[in-house]
Amino acid sequence: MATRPLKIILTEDDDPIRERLASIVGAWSGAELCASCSNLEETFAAIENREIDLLITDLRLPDGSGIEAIRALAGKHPNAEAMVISVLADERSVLDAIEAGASGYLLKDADSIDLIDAIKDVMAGRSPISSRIARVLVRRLSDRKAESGAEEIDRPTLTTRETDILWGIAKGFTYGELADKLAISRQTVPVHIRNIYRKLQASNRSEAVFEAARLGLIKL
Amino acid sequence: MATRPLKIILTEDDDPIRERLASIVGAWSGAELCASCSNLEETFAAIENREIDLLITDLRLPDGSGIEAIRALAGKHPNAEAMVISVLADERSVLDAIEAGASGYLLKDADSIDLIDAIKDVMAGRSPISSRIARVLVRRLSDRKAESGAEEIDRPTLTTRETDILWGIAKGFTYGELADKLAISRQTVPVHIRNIYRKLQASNRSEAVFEAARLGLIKL
DNA sequence: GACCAAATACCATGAACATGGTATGGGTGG
DNA sequence: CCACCCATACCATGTTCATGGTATTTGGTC
Repeated sequence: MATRPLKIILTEDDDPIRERLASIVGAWSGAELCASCSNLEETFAAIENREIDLLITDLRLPDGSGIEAIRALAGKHPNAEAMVISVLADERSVLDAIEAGASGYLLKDADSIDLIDAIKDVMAGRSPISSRIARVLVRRLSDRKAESGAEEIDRPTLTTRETDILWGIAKGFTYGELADKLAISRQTVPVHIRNIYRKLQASNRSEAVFEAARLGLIKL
Repeated sequence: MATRPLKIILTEDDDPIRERLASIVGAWSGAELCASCSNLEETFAAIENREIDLLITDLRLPDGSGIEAIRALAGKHPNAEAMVISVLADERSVLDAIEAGASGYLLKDADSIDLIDAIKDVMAGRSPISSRIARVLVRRLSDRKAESGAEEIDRPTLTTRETDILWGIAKGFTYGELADKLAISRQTVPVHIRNIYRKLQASNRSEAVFEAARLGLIKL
């Protein structure tokens, strides 16, 4: 990291704030401010033209969202990092920014942002995130787990043979083909299938496949 | 929050560290240190007996994981908060802690943890999280989005009638039942089914259901 | 602990019967 | 032209019933 200055793009539509951030970055010897943009258009141009290590961007811009800038950056410079500095703290903005590829997210109201520390963090593979923003991520992840854990469906247990057969009928094999593949008699196949029906409370092949898919017994 | 002191449980097996943290909390007028525990057993007892606002816990304890303490807290005091202070930064530990209900997660190696700030943060509904830990959450969320957005499959178009029929065979209806439900002739049903087979490149009911489920044409 | 019988679960088979799949026709309306 | 509808008929396939073999587990006795 200390080998060469970090090439940084800064995007922020509010002039005083942008100049303040720019002066902080400019005063640091570890960084080189490639572009200081006040809207999306300038940012796109900066992304197209230069080698970039880091994009620091606001979200609400006069001609669109900073998230689009992050997406453009990810497309053009996959190894570059992106960090958001915004007043927005709603779930939609935060999650969309993360999805687009942002690794850091600082709230503007944070008292005296330590920008250089944040830049060092994000370039070292960490994620500087304001505690209010982090709560959005935490809630999202704990909710996810909660809901996926809430589906307490007691799925019936199928024997290995039954699983083989089930996979076969999902693939559309006939009794004969199935018997061939499993090296058993053509007459044995239906017996397993019958047991499958009982366990899945189905009464024919298609219903069994449907239930199996619903219960996650076969991978689609 | 300023009305009454926060009732806090502190769990940390390393004596010097625990005493240092305890002294920090003790020196703050806004908190009351209800219990200072060095293992899981003591923590469980403290959770059972008292009113609690916040649990601050290490993860690696001599008799188990602090995550179990968090789960116990969530069961007994649903409105209480939990915060982790640990050296562990692996994905498993972090996500399990979040899932269990932790709202904050500080790395022990953080230079001079500002514990009081972190406590204020977590009790104000924010999530104080070290940047290295935050990266785990960010990666998790962006990966999720990436994989769910990657499914770009061009699924065939079914007519309304065909969709009806498809749903019917997934439910295991026979030709006759299907004809009855849709008020059409029993002989017409196979025609639609045949068209479905063509579009889905299937050759029988079960394979059609399987393909339809895989393509997301029927909701499980 | 060693032994054996009963119970259980899984796998297998053949024959009789019901259903599904396919190939023919053709007809209506947008 | 396409989506939808109806009809007849043949044959392959799926479904059910009745039955037996094998391995593992259970529980009791010596």
